[in-house]
Amino acid sequence: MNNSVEISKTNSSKAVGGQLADELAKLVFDGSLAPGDTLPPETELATSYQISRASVRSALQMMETLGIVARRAGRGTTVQEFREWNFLDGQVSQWIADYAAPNLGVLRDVFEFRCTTEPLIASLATKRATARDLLAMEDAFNIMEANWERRASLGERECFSNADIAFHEAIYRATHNLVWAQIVHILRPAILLVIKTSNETAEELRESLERHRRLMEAIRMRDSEAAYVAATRILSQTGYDLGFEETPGEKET
Amino acid sequence: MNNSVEISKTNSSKAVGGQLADELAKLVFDGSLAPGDTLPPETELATSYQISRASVRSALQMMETLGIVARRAGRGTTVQEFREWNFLDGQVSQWIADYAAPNLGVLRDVFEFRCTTEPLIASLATKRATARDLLAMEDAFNIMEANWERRASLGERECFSNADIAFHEAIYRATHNLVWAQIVHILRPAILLVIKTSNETAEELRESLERHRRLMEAIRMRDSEAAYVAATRILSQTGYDLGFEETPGEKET
DNA sequence: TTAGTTCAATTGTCTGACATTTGCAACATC
DNA sequence: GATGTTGCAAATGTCAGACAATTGAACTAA
Repeated sequence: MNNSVEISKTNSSKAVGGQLADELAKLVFDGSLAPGDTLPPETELATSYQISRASVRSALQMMETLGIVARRAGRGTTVQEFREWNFLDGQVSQWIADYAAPNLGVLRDVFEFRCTTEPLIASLATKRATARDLLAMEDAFNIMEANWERRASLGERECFSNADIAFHEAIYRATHNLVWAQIVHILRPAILLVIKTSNETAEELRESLERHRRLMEAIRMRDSEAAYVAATRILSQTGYDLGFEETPGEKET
Repeated sequence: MNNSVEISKTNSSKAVGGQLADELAKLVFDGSLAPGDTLPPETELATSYQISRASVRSALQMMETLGIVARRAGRGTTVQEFREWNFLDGQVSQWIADYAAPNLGVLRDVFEFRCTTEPLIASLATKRATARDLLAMEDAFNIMEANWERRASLGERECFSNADIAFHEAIYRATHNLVWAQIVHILRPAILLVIKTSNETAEELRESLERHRRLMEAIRMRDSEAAYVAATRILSQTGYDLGFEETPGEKET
Protein backbone atom coordinates (compact mmCIF):
# COMPACT_ATOMS: atom_id res chain seq x y z
CA MET A 1 0.00 0.00 0.00
CA ASN A 2 1.31 3.41 -0.93
CA ASN A 3 -0.06 6.28 1.08
CA SER A 4 -0.45 9.79 -0.19
CA VAL A 5 -0.50 11.25 3.31
CA GLU A 6 2.56 11.54 5.52
CA ILE A 7 2.20 11.12 9.23
CA SER A 8 4.50 13.41 11.10
CA LYS A 9 5.45 13.57 14.75
CA THR A 10 6.25 17.26 14.77
CA ASN A 11 4.35 19.03 11.98
CA SER A 12 0.96 18.42 13.46
CA SER A 13 -0.87 19.36 16.60
CA LYS A 14 -2.30 15.86 16.74
CA ALA A 15 -0.54 12.81 18.08
CA VAL A 16 0.61 10.20 15.58
CA GLY A 17 -2.06 7.73 16.61
CA GLY A 18 -4.75 10.34 16.09
CA GLN A 19 -3.46 11.17 12.63
CA LEU A 20 -3.60 7.55 11.55
CA ALA A 21 -7.11 7.27 12.99
CA ASP A 22 -8.09 10.21 10.78
CA GLU A 23 -6.62 8.50 7.74
CA LEU A 24 -8.34 5.21 8.41
CA ALA A 25 -11.61 6.96 9.25
CA LYS A 26 -11.43 8.69 5.87
CA LEU A 27 -11.18 5.32 4.16
CA VAL A 28 -14.12 3.97 6.10
CA PHE A 29 -16.42 6.96 5.77
CA ASP A 30 -15.82 7.57 2.08
CA GLY A 31 -16.60 3.94 1.37
CA SER A 32 -13.13 2.68 0.45
CA LEU A 33 -13.52 0.27 3.34
CA ALA A 34 -17.01 -1.18 3.72
CA PRO A 35 -18.54 -2.92 6.72
CA GLY A 36 -17.21 -6.45 6.88
CA ASP A 37 -13.93 -5.59 5.18
CA THR A 38 -10.70 -6.49 6.93
CA LEU A 39 -8.06 -3.84 7.51
CA PRO A 40 -4.38 -4.55 6.87
CA PRO A 41 -2.64 -6.11 9.87
CA GLU A 42 -1.02 -3.81 12.39
CA THR A 43 2.51 -4.62 11.27
CA GLU A 44 1.65 -3.78 7.69
CA LEU A 45 0.01 -0.49 8.64
CA ALA A 46 3.10 0.34 10.70
CA THR A 47 5.56 -0.18 7.84
CA SER A 48 3.15 1.36 5.35
CA TYR A 49 2.75 4.62 7.25
CA GLN A 50 6.27 4.41 8.71
CA ILE A 51 5.17 4.63 12.30
CA SER A 52 5.53 2.21 15.17
CA ARG A 53 3.09 -0.57 15.84
CA ALA A 54 2.30 1.06 19.20
CA SER A 55 0.93 4.10 17.41
CA VAL A 56 -1.03 1.93 15.01
CA ARG A 57 -2.57 0.15 17.95
CA SER A 58 -3.45 3.48 19.51
CA ALA A 59 -5.37 4.46 16.38
CA LEU A 60 -7.15 1.12 16.10
CA GLN A 61 -8.01 1.12 19.78
CA MET A 62 -9.68 4.47 19.34
CA MET A 63 -11.70 3.31 16.35
CA GLU A 64 -12.67 0.17 18.22
CA THR A 65 -13.94 2.17 21.19
CA LEU A 66 -16.00 4.26 18.78
CA GLY A 67 -17.58 1.12 17.35
CA ILE A 68 -16.19 1.62 13.87
CA VAL A 69 -14.01 -1.46 13.80
CA ALA A 70 -13.83 -4.69 15.75
CA ARG A 71 -10.59 -6.49 16.58
CA ARG A 72 -10.11 -10.13 17.39
CA ALA A 73 -6.86 -11.81 18.29
CA GLY A 74 -5.78 -14.06 15.49
CA ARG A 75 -8.36 -12.75 13.05
CA GLY A 76 -7.57 -9.11 12.45
CA THR A 77 -9.48 -5.87 12.40
CA THR A 78 -12.78 -5.61 10.53
CA VAL A 79 -15.10 -2.71 9.82
CA GLN A 80 -18.33 -2.82 11.81
CA GLU A 81 -21.85 -2.34 10.47
CA PHE A 82 -23.22 1.20 10.44
CA ARG A 83 -25.53 0.56 13.33
CA GLU A 84 -22.57 -0.20 15.55
CA TRP A 85 -20.91 3.15 14.90
CA ASN A 86 -21.10 5.51 17.81
CA PHE A 87 -22.06 8.46 15.64
CA LEU A 88 -23.34 10.50 18.56
CA ASP A 89 -19.70 10.87 19.57
CA GLY A 90 -18.15 14.20 18.65
CA GLN A 91 -15.17 12.67 16.89
CA VAL A 92 -17.29 10.35 14.78
CA SER A 93 -19.69 13.09 13.73
CA GLN A 94 -16.70 15.24 12.84
CA TRP A 95 -15.43 12.42 10.62
CA ILE A 96 -18.83 12.11 9.01
CA ALA A 97 -18.89 15.84 8.37
CA ASP A 98 -15.41 15.77 6.88
CA TYR A 99 -15.30 12.56 4.93
CA ALA A 100 -18.71 10.98 4.48
CA ALA A 101 -20.49 10.91 1.15
CA PRO A 102 -23.54 13.22 1.31
CA ASN A 103 -25.89 10.34 0.60
CA LEU A 104 -24.91 8.41 3.71
CA GLY A 105 -28.09 6.78 4.97
CA VAL A 106 -27.47 7.92 8.51
CA LEU A 107 -28.06 11.51 7.52
CA ARG A 108 -31.62 10.87 6.47
CA ASP A 109 -32.27 9.28 9.85
CA VAL A 110 -30.68 12.27 11.51
CA PHE A 111 -33.04 14.58 9.66
CA GLU A 112 -36.03 12.57 10.73
CA PHE A 113 -34.75 12.64 14.28
CA ARG A 114 -34.41 16.40 14.17
CA CYS A 115 -37.94 16.78 12.82
CA THR A 116 -39.28 14.74 15.70
CA THR A 117 -37.29 16.35 18.46
CA GLU A 118 -36.17 19.88 17.65
CA PRO A 119 -39.61 21.47 18.03
CA LEU A 120 -39.78 19.90 21.47
CA ILE A 121 -36.26 21.01 22.29
CA ALA A 122 -37.09 24.56 21.26
CA SER A 123 -40.20 24.41 23.37
CA LEU A 124 -38.22 23.11 26.34
CA ALA A 125 -35.56 25.76 25.81
CA THR A 126 -38.15 28.52 26.31
CA LYS A 127 -38.59 27.28 29.87
CA ARG A 128 -34.91 26.84 30.70
CA ALA A 129 -32.88 29.34 28.71
CA THR A 130 -30.63 31.59 30.80
CA ALA A 131 -29.19 34.92 29.78
CA ARG A 132 -26.01 33.15 28.84
CA ASP A 133 -27.89 30.79 26.54
CA LEU A 134 -29.65 33.68 24.85
CA LEU A 135 -26.32 35.40 24.38
CA ALA A 136 -24.86 32.33 22.68
CA MET A 137 -27.83 32.20 20.33
CA GLU A 138 -27.59 35.90 19.58
CA ASP A 139 -23.87 35.76 18.93
CA ALA A 140 -24.33 32.93 16.50
CA PHE A 141 -27.25 34.67 14.83
CA ASN A 142 -25.30 37.87 14.39
CA ILE A 143 -22.49 36.03 12.66
CA MET A 144 -24.99 34.35 10.37
CA GLU A 145 -26.54 37.71 9.58
CA ALA A 146 -23.19 39.31 8.90
CA ASN A 147 -22.20 36.55 6.50
CA TRP A 148 -25.37 35.53 4.72
CA GLU A 149 -24.65 37.59 1.63
CA ARG A 150 -21.32 35.88 1.22
CA ARG A 151 -22.62 32.40 1.75
CA ALA A 152 -22.08 31.62 -1.91
CA SER A 153 -18.32 32.14 -1.83
CA LEU A 154 -16.57 29.09 -0.53
CA GLY A 155 -14.29 30.93 1.82
CA GLU A 156 -17.05 32.60 3.81
CA ARG A 157 -19.33 29.62 3.62
CA GLU A 158 -17.56 27.90 6.47
CA CYS A 159 -18.00 30.93 8.65
CA PHE A 160 -21.74 30.96 8.00
CA SER A 161 -22.23 27.24 8.52
CA ASN A 162 -20.27 27.23 11.77
CA ALA A 163 -22.53 29.98 13.04
CA ASP A 164 -25.57 28.03 11.87
CA ILE A 165 -24.34 25.00 13.81
CA ALA A 166 -23.57 27.12 16.87
CA PHE A 167 -27.08 28.59 16.76
CA HIS A 168 -28.79 25.22 16.88
CA GLU A 169 -26.28 23.93 19.42
CA ALA A 170 -27.11 26.80 21.72
CA ILE A 171 -30.77 25.78 21.67
CA TYR A 172 -29.92 22.19 22.55
CA ARG A 173 -27.72 23.39 25.40
CA ALA A 174 -30.41 25.76 26.61
CA THR A 175 -32.42 22.72 27.70
CA HIS A 176 -29.76 22.22 30.40
CA ASN A 177 -30.28 18.50 29.97
CA LEU A 178 -27.15 16.37 29.61
CA VAL A 179 -28.75 14.00 27.14
CA TRP A 180 -29.70 16.70 24.69
CA ALA A 181 -26.30 18.25 25.22
CA GLN A 182 -24.71 14.98 24.04
CA ILE A 183 -26.90 14.64 21.01
CA VAL A 184 -25.81 18.06 19.85
CA HIS A 185 -22.92 16.42 18.00
CA ILE A 186 -25.09 15.14 15.21
CA LEU A 187 -25.90 18.70 14.21
CA ARG A 188 -22.59 19.36 12.51
CA PRO A 189 -22.77 16.77 9.75
CA ALA A 190 -26.50 17.37 9.41
CA ILE A 191 -26.23 21.11 8.89
CA LEU A 192 -23.13 20.92 6.72
CA LEU A 193 -25.01 18.51 4.49
CA VAL A 194 -27.80 21.02 3.98
CA ILE A 195 -25.37 23.74 3.08
CA LYS A 196 -23.40 21.53 0.73
CA THR A 197 -26.52 20.15 -0.92
CA SER A 198 -28.83 23.10 -1.28
CA ASN A 199 -28.27 25.99 -3.60
CA GLU A 200 -30.33 28.74 -2.10
CA THR A 201 -30.84 32.13 -3.66
CA ALA A 202 -30.10 35.32 -1.78
CA GLU A 203 -33.81 35.82 -1.17
CA GLU A 204 -34.22 32.33 0.22
CA LEU A 205 -31.28 32.86 2.53
CA ARG A 206 -32.83 36.06 3.81
CA GLU A 207 -36.00 34.14 4.58
CA SER A 208 -34.01 31.44 6.33
CA LEU A 209 -32.40 34.07 8.52
CA GLU A 210 -35.81 35.48 9.35
CA ARG A 211 -37.02 32.05 10.42
CA HIS A 212 -34.02 31.70 12.72
CA ARG A 213 -34.68 35.14 14.14
CA ARG A 214 -38.27 34.22 14.92
CA LEU A 215 -37.16 31.08 16.74
CA MET A 216 -34.67 33.05 18.77
CA GLU A 217 -37.27 35.67 19.68
CA ALA A 218 -39.78 33.01 20.67
CA ILE A 219 -37.26 31.47 23.07
CA ARG A 220 -36.35 34.86 24.45
CA MET A 221 -40.04 35.62 25.06
CA ARG A 222 -40.51 32.19 26.61
CA ASP A 223 -43.30 31.56 24.12
CA SER A 224 -43.37 27.78 24.00
CA GLU A 225 -45.90 27.37 21.18
CA ALA A 226 -44.25 29.97 18.97
CA ALA A 227 -40.88 28.28 19.44
CA TYR A 228 -42.38 24.93 18.50
CA VAL A 229 -43.83 26.37 15.32
CA ALA A 230 -40.69 28.29 14.44
CA ALA A 231 -38.50 25.21 14.83
CA THR A 232 -40.92 23.20 12.72
CA ARG A 233 -40.74 25.76 9.94
CA ILE A 234 -36.97 25.82 9.88
CA LEU A 235 -36.90 22.03 9.58
CA SER A 236 -39.59 22.06 6.94
CA GLN A 237 -37.44 24.31 4.80
CA THR A 238 -34.43 22.12 5.55
CA GLY A 239 -36.34 19.08 4.38
CA TYR A 240 -37.22 20.89 1.20
CA ASP A 241 -33.61 21.87 0.61
CA LEU A 242 -32.56 18.25 1.09
CA GLY A 243 -35.27 17.02 -1.25
CA PHE A 244 -37.12 15.17 1.51
CA GLU A 245 -40.26 17.33 1.51
CA GLU A 246 -42.40 18.82 -1.22
CA THR A 247 -43.55 22.17 0.05
CA PRO A 248 -41.18 24.78 1.40
CA GLY A 249 -43.43 24.86 4.44
CA GLU A 250 -44.25 28.53 4.62
CA LYS A 251 -47.94 28.15 3.95
CA GLU A 252 -49.16 27.61 7.48
CA THR A 253 -51.06 30.36 9.23
CA MET B 1 -1.86 2.11 46.36
CA ASN B 2 -2.96 -1.37 47.27
CA ASN B 3 -5.61 -2.86 45.05
CA SER B 4 -8.16 -5.39 46.16
CA VAL B 5 -8.76 -6.60 42.63
CA GLU B 6 -6.34 -8.78 40.74
CA ILE B 7 -6.00 -8.34 37.02
CA SER B 8 -5.38 -11.63 35.32
CA LYS B 9 -4.40 -12.47 31.80
CA THR B 10 -6.01 -15.89 31.76
CA ASN B 11 -8.87 -16.02 34.27
CA SER B 12 -11.02 -13.52 32.46
CA SER B 13 -12.70 -13.27 29.11
CA LYS B 14 -11.69 -9.63 28.94
CA ALA B 15 -8.31 -8.31 27.89
CA VAL B 16 -6.06 -6.88 30.58
CA GLY B 17 -6.56 -3.33 29.37
CA GLY B 18 -10.32 -3.74 29.52
CA GLN B 19 -10.16 -5.08 33.05
CA LEU B 20 -8.15 -2.08 34.24
CA ALA B 21 -10.61 0.22 32.47
CA ASP B 22 -13.39 -1.42 34.46
CA GLU B 23 -11.49 -0.88 37.70
CA LEU B 24 -10.78 2.77 36.96
CA ALA B 25 -14.34 3.34 35.76
CA LYS B 26 -15.59 1.99 39.05
CA LEU B 27 -13.50 4.54 40.91
CA VAL B 28 -14.80 7.34 38.72
CA PHE B 29 -18.47 6.39 38.72
CA ASP B 30 -18.73 5.68 42.44
CA GLY B 31 -17.19 9.04 43.19
CA SER B 32 -13.78 7.96 44.49
CA LEU B 33 -12.32 10.00 41.65
CA ALA B 34 -14.14 13.26 41.00
CA PRO B 35 -14.00 15.47 37.91
CA GLY B 36 -10.78 17.46 38.02
CA ASP B 37 -8.90 14.82 39.98
CA THR B 38 -5.62 13.52 38.60
CA LEU B 39 -5.10 9.80 38.18
CA PRO B 40 -1.84 8.14 39.21
CA PRO B 41 0.79 8.22 36.47
CA GLU B 42 0.89 5.33 34.02
CA THR B 43 4.04 3.85 35.49
CA GLU B 44 2.51 3.82 38.95
CA LEU B 45 -0.70 2.17 37.73
CA ALA B 46 1.41 -0.42 35.95
CA THR B 47 3.39 -1.43 39.04
CA SER B 48 0.33 -1.07 41.25
CA TYR B 49 -1.79 -3.48 39.22
CA GLN B 50 1.25 -5.52 38.12
CA ILE B 51 0.58 -5.15 34.42
CA SER B 52 2.63 -3.56 31.68
CA ARG B 53 2.48 0.11 30.84
CA ALA B 54 1.15 -0.79 27.40
CA SER B 55 -1.94 -2.30 28.96
CA VAL B 56 -2.37 0.69 31.22
CA ARG B 57 -2.22 2.95 28.21
CA SER B 58 -4.79 0.79 26.47
CA ALA B 59 -7.21 1.30 29.36
CA LEU B 60 -6.58 5.02 29.58
CA GLN B 61 -6.91 5.43 25.81
CA MET B 62 -10.31 3.80 25.98
CA MET B 63 -11.47 6.05 28.79
CA GLU B 64 -10.13 9.07 26.96
CA THR B 65 -12.05 8.17 23.82
CA LEU B 66 -15.19 7.85 25.93
CA GLY B 67 -14.65 11.34 27.30
CA ILE B 68 -14.20 10.21 30.87
CA VAL B 69 -10.61 11.33 31.27
CA ALA B 70 -8.30 13.71 29.46
CA ARG B 71 -4.58 13.14 29.03
CA ARG B 72 -1.90 15.70 28.41
CA ALA B 73 1.75 15.02 27.90
CA GLY B 74 3.71 16.26 30.87
CA ARG B 75 0.63 16.86 32.99
CA GLY B 76 -1.02 13.51 33.53
CA THR B 77 -4.51 12.11 33.25
CA THR B 78 -7.45 13.97 34.78
CA VAL B 79 -11.12 13.11 35.15
CA GLN B 80 -13.38 15.12 32.86
CA GLU B 81 -16.56 16.92 33.83
CA PHE B 82 -19.80 14.96 33.63
CA ARG B 83 -20.96 16.76 30.54
CA GLU B 84 -17.93 15.48 28.63
CA TRP B 85 -18.74 11.85 29.33
CA ASN B 86 -20.05 10.01 26.33
CA PHE B 87 -22.81 8.32 28.29
CA LEU B 88 -24.79 7.41 25.20
CA ASP B 89 -22.06 4.85 24.54
CA GLY B 90 -22.98 1.30 25.50
CA GLN B 91 -19.86 0.74 27.60
CA VAL B 92 -20.34 3.95 29.56
CA SER B 93 -23.99 3.28 30.28
CA GLN B 94 -23.03 -0.21 31.40
CA TRP B 95 -20.54 1.30 33.81
CA ILE B 96 -23.18 3.69 35.09
CA ALA B 97 -25.58 0.81 35.60
CA ASP B 98 -22.94 -1.24 37.42
CA TYR B 99 -21.09 1.31 39.50
CA ALA B 100 -22.84 4.67 39.65
CA ALA B 101 -24.53 5.92 42.78
CA PRO B 102 -28.31 5.96 42.26
CA ASN B 103 -28.45 9.68 42.81
CA LEU B 104 -26.18 10.52 39.90
CA GLY B 105 -27.57 13.71 38.38
CA VAL B 106 -27.42 12.32 34.88
CA LEU B 107 -30.19 9.87 35.67
CA ARG B 108 -32.67 12.62 36.38
CA ASP B 109 -31.87 14.14 33.00
CA VAL B 110 -32.31 10.75 31.41
CA PHE B 111 -35.74 10.45 32.95
CA GLU B 112 -36.75 13.85 31.64
CA PHE B 113 -35.44 12.88 28.24
CA ARG B 114 -37.50 9.72 28.26
CA CYS B 115 -40.63 11.63 29.24
CA THR B 116 -40.13 13.96 26.30
CA THR B 117 -39.30 11.38 23.72
CA GLU B 118 -40.69 7.94 24.51
CA PRO B 119 -44.32 8.80 23.72
CA LEU B 120 -43.13 10.03 20.34
CA ILE B 121 -40.99 6.94 19.85
CA ALA B 122 -43.93 4.71 20.68
CA SER B 123 -46.06 6.67 18.27
CA LEU B 124 -43.43 6.36 15.55
CA ALA B 125 -43.06 2.66 16.26
CA THR B 126 -46.72 2.09 15.42
CA LYS B 127 -45.95 3.19 11.88
CA ARG B 128 -42.71 1.24 11.44
CA ALA B 129 -42.88 -1.92 13.52
CA THR B 130 -42.30 -5.13 11.62
CA ALA B 131 -43.34 -8.60 12.66
CA ARG B 132 -39.85 -9.15 13.96
CA ASP B 133 -40.10 -6.04 16.14
CA LEU B 134 -43.43 -7.17 17.54
CA LEU B 135 -41.91 -10.55 18.28
CA ALA B 136 -39.05 -8.98 20.21
CA MET B 137 -41.53 -6.97 22.27
CA GLU B 138 -43.69 -9.99 22.91
CA ASP B 139 -40.75 -12.17 23.92
CA ALA B 140 -39.62 -9.55 26.40
CA PHE B 141 -43.13 -9.07 27.72
CA ASN B 142 -43.63 -12.78 28.24
CA ILE B 143 -40.46 -12.98 30.29
CA MET B 144 -41.61 -10.05 32.40
CA GLU B 145 -44.97 -11.71 32.91
CA ALA B 146 -43.40 -15.01 33.86
CA ASN B 147 -41.16 -13.36 36.44
CA TRP B 148 -43.18 -10.53 37.94
CA GLU B 149 -44.17 -12.51 41.00
CA ARG B 150 -40.57 -13.21 41.79
CA ARG B 151 -39.40 -9.68 41.25
CA ALA B 152 -38.84 -9.26 44.95
CA SER B 153 -36.25 -11.98 45.26
CA LEU B 154 -32.85 -10.72 44.25
CA GLY B 155 -31.97 -13.69 42.10
CA GLU B 156 -34.94 -13.36 39.78
CA ARG B 157 -34.91 -9.61 39.81
CA GLU B 158 -32.19 -9.45 37.22
CA CYS B 159 -34.22 -11.63 34.90
CA PHE B 160 -37.21 -9.32 35.19
CA SER B 161 -35.23 -6.12 34.74
CA ASN B 162 -33.40 -7.44 31.70
CA ALA B 163 -36.73 -8.23 30.13
CA ASP B 164 -38.01 -4.78 31.04
CA ILE B 165 -35.00 -3.24 29.35
CA ALA B 166 -35.41 -5.48 26.31
CA PHE B 167 -39.06 -4.47 26.02
CA HIS B 168 -38.30 -0.76 25.83
CA GLU B 169 -35.29 -1.39 23.61
CA ALA B 170 -37.49 -3.21 21.15
CA ILE B 171 -39.72 -0.17 20.86
CA TYR B 172 -36.76 2.11 20.18
CA ARG B 173 -35.50 -0.29 17.54
CA ALA B 174 -38.94 -0.52 15.98
CA THR B 175 -38.52 3.05 14.78
CA HIS B 176 -35.88 1.72 12.37
CA ASN B 177 -34.02 4.96 12.88
CA LEU B 178 -30.30 4.73 13.61
CA VAL B 179 -30.31 7.67 16.00
CA TRP B 180 -32.97 6.21 18.25
CA ALA B 181 -31.21 2.87 18.01
CA GLN B 182 -28.06 4.51 19.46
CA ILE B 183 -29.87 6.23 22.27
CA VAL B 184 -31.24 2.91 23.42
CA HIS B 185 -28.15 2.47 25.59
CA ILE B 186 -29.34 4.92 28.21
CA LEU B 187 -32.27 2.65 29.01
CA ARG B 188 -30.25 0.14 30.99
CA PRO B 189 -29.07 2.40 33.80
CA ALA B 190 -32.38 4.25 33.75
CA ILE B 191 -34.52 1.16 34.18
CA LEU B 192 -32.21 -0.53 36.65
CA LEU B 193 -32.41 2.60 38.76
CA VAL B 194 -36.18 2.37 38.91
CA ILE B 195 -36.07 -1.25 39.95
CA LYS B 196 -33.39 -0.65 42.56
CA THR B 197 -35.12 2.43 43.95
CA SER B 198 -38.78 1.54 43.98
CA ASN B 199 -40.36 -1.01 46.23
CA GLU B 200 -43.54 -1.91 44.45
CA THR B 201 -46.20 -4.20 45.84
CA ALA B 202 -47.39 -7.23 43.93
CA GLU B 203 -50.53 -5.37 42.93
CA GLU B 204 -48.55 -2.41 41.63
CA LEU B 205 -46.37 -4.73 39.62
CA ARG B 206 -49.42 -6.32 38.09
CA GLU B 207 -50.65 -2.88 37.06
CA SER B 208 -47.25 -2.06 35.61
CA LEU B 209 -47.40 -5.20 33.51
CA GLU B 210 -50.86 -4.23 32.32
CA ARG B 211 -49.57 -0.82 31.22
CA HIS B 212 -46.79 -2.48 29.26
CA ARG B 213 -49.29 -4.82 27.67
CA ARG B 214 -51.45 -1.93 26.54
CA LEU B 215 -48.48 -0.21 24.96
CA MET B 216 -47.55 -3.37 23.11
CA GLU B 217 -51.10 -3.84 21.88
CA ALA B 218 -51.32 -0.24 20.72
CA ILE B 219 -48.18 -0.67 18.65
CA ARG B 220 -49.42 -3.94 17.24
CA MET B 221 -52.72 -2.29 16.24
CA ARG B 222 -50.83 0.66 14.74
CA ASP B 223 -52.83 2.95 16.99
CA SER B 224 -50.56 5.96 17.23
CA GLU B 225 -52.56 7.95 19.80
CA ALA B 226 -53.09 4.97 22.08
CA ALA B 227 -49.37 4.20 21.99
CA TYR B 228 -48.56 7.78 22.89
CA VAL B 229 -50.91 7.66 25.86
CA ALA B 230 -49.72 4.24 26.97
CA ALA B 231 -46.07 5.30 26.91
CA THR B 232 -46.92 8.44 28.83
CA ARG B 233 -48.63 6.44 31.53
CA ILE B 234 -45.72 4.06 31.97
CA LEU B 235 -43.38 7.00 32.41
CA SER B 236 -45.74 8.74 34.75
CA GLN B 237 -45.65 5.72 37.03
CA THR B 238 -41.89 5.55 36.64
CA GLY B 239 -41.61 9.16 37.72
CA TYR B 240 -43.74 8.40 40.74
CA ASP B 241 -41.57 5.43 41.65
CA LEU B 242 -38.48 7.59 41.41
CA GLY B 243 -40.07 10.31 43.49
CA PHE B 244 -40.10 12.82 40.64
CA GLU B 245 -43.88 13.04 40.26
CA GLU B 246 -46.74 13.30 42.71
CA THR B 247 -49.58 11.32 41.19
CA PRO B 248 -49.19 7.76 40.01
CA GLY B 249 -50.76 8.93 36.76
CA GLU B 250 -53.61 6.49 36.42
CA LYS B 251 -56.39 8.98 36.72
CA GLU B 252 -56.67 10.05 33.10
CA THR B 253 -59.65 8.95 31.08
C1' DT C 1 9.74 42.95 37.59
C1' DT C 2 10.48 40.29 33.67
C1' DA C 3 12.41 37.35 30.46
C1' DG C 4 14.81 33.41 29.75
C1' DT C 5 16.81 28.69 31.51
C1' DT C 6 16.98 24.55 33.69
C1' DC C 7 14.82 20.62 35.50
C1' DA C 8 11.67 17.01 37.03
C1' DA C 9 7.45 14.70 35.97
C1' DT C 10 4.43 12.65 32.72
C1' DT C 11 2.59 11.20 28.49
C1' DG C 12 3.92 9.95 23.55
C1' DT C 13 6.63 7.00 20.54
C1' DC C 14 9.81 3.50 19.17
C1' DT C 15 11.84 -1.21 19.11
C1' DG C 16 11.94 -6.04 19.70
C1' DA C 17 10.38 -9.92 21.81
C1' DC C 18 7.09 -13.31 23.36
C1' DA C 19 2.10 -14.93 24.58
C1' DT C 20 -2.45 -15.92 23.20
C1' DT C 21 -6.12 -16.57 20.09
C1' DT C 22 -8.04 -18.17 15.91
C1' DG C 23 -8.97 -20.67 11.73
C1' DC C 24 -7.39 -24.02 8.70
C1' DA C 25 -5.12 -27.74 6.79
C1' DA C 26 -2.94 -31.99 7.35
C1' DC C 27 -3.22 -36.06 9.60
C1' DA C 28 -4.82 -39.96 12.23
C1' DT C 29 -8.57 -42.71 13.82
C1' DC C 30 -12.78 -45.15 13.59
C1' DG D 1 -16.06 -41.41 4.24
C1' DA D 2 -16.81 -39.06 8.57
C1' DT D 3 -14.75 -37.34 12.56
C1' DG D 4 -11.60 -35.90 15.92
C1' DT D 5 -6.71 -34.29 16.75
C1' DT D 6 -2.59 -31.98 16.02
C1' DG D 7 0.34 -28.64 14.22
C1' DC D 8 1.04 -24.39 11.89
C1' DA D 9 0.63 -19.70 10.25
C1' DA D 10 -1.30 -15.23 10.93
C1' DA D 11 -2.95 -11.77 13.68
C1' DT D 12 -3.83 -9.29 17.90
C1' DG D 13 -2.50 -8.93 23.02
C1' DT D 14 1.11 -8.19 26.40
C1' DC D 15 5.56 -7.28 28.13
C1' DA D 16 10.08 -4.73 28.89
C1' DG D 17 13.11 -0.95 28.30
C1' DA D 18 14.55 3.09 26.18
C1' DC D 19 14.16 7.67 24.39
C1' DA D 20 11.39 11.91 22.68
C1' DA D 21 8.22 15.61 23.45
C1' DT D 22 5.43 18.38 26.39
C1' DT D 23 4.35 20.88 30.37
C1' DG D 24 4.70 23.66 34.39
C1' DA D 25 7.36 25.27 38.03
C1' DA D 26 11.49 26.62 40.16
C1' DC D 27 15.40 29.22 39.36
C1' DT D 28 18.47 32.77 37.38
C1' DA D 29 19.97 36.97 35.36
C1' DA D 30 19.25 41.42 33.20
